[in-house]
Amino acid sequence: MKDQKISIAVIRRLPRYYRYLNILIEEGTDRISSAELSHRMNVTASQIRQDLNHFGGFGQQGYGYNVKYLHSEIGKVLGLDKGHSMAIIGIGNFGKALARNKDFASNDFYVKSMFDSDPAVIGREISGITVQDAAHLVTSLKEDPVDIAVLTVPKDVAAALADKVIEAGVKAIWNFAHCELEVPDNIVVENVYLVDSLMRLSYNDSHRPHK
Amino acid sequence: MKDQKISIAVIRRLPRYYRYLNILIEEGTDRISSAELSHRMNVTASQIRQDLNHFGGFGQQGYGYNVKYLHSEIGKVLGLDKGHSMAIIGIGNFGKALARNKDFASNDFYVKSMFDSDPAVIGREISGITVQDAAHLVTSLKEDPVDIAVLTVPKDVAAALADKVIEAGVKAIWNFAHCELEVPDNIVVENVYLVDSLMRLSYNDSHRPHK
DNA sequence: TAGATTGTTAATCGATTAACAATC
DNA sequence: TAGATTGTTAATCGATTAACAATC
Repeated sequence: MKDQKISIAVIRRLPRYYRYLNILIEEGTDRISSAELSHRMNVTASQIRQDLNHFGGFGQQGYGYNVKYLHSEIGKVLGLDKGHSMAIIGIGNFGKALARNKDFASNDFYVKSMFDSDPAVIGREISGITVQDAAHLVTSLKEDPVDIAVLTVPKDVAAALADKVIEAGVKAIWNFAHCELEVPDNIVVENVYLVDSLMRLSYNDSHRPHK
Repeated sequence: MKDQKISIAVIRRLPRYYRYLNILIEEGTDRISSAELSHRMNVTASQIRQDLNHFGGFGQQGYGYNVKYLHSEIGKVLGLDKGHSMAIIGIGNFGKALARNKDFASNDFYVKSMFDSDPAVIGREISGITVQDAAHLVTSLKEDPVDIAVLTVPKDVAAALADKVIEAGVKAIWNFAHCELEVPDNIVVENVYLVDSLMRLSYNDSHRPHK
């Protein structure tokens, strides 16, 4: 696929549009103007039209946007029109929670395999999937590849495991370890830094108005 | 506390500075210049100096920054110099994972109470804390207040529970439900939308260079 | 003191908003 | 057709970067 140069700010807003359009579908709304949507989402109508036009003219003058069509088009832009298989690396509290989560499946992200290095965990079955020995990570992922590796491991082993999944051919990493991974150009990483999130909450809490 | 008008972009970068300074402390580095740090963090030295000067002159001309001092000052800015008590609302997979997580405690965020509405869960003990009946949420939190309410509940009940914790006097909400909460001006909310994160990963994966 | 590096002002760049012509 | 609303260009605003005087 081509056209890079779309700013990160635009991309960050896409899932939010997608979410609001989903709500509109559930409400049974067929069409919406950028003005109405902007009112609902608390952004400017200009921003909505600018954002959407990075990806194509999804609206119609005098009419607005067809909700279902726009939802589906944004879904395609986000790559949600095809399923994504995931391997969870590290079956601790978070790994388990992600494995059991139902929200991801509804967007066609499904867990295909799970790995851990703890003998007490290897062989256990979670959500119908048997946890494999992380020692066989590379060979196993080469045999049975996944789209996404989910790293839910302590930060001191995250870099080494990232290298291994890349060796096995994984191109996308969802990193929950509290460290930054160095990866080749053609590998994408999305970090979930919960501690950072908590710190922002702490900041906003201590700088809350009239405190 | 005063001085608002500090941009959200700056605040988002603070935890990252904090993290890097922590690494430098572990490495035993005493001082660092904005140029060195910028090189390490892959940002401009200008940005670092601008960001830090929003909060005070933490450096010294000709010398740079004292790593420990800067770390501690950013900690204060983030409000990490005081402990934060948390109540976890919703003891599902995620609630449990957060309750058992050790990373938060190391930054002085500790779980004080837990609530659920499922009779099978109420009364159970997790990490030494007994899960209380969510029916008593408001009275219990009024008696034994917390700084932060962690919402790990399905999205259809999140809004109602947010109202309840606000009624009980909670001022800060860490929201894991996949919906946007409407709260009064003086309440702060930090959202963790894992599905959005996964969608960004999906976007970047499908628009990966030379795919 | 001379050298280094900050704090801060000025210049640039990019993102957001406003305006309006195109068009359904 | 007339009215509405988009797609898109132009104007504004804010954030990032560069430059440099202040100073340790």
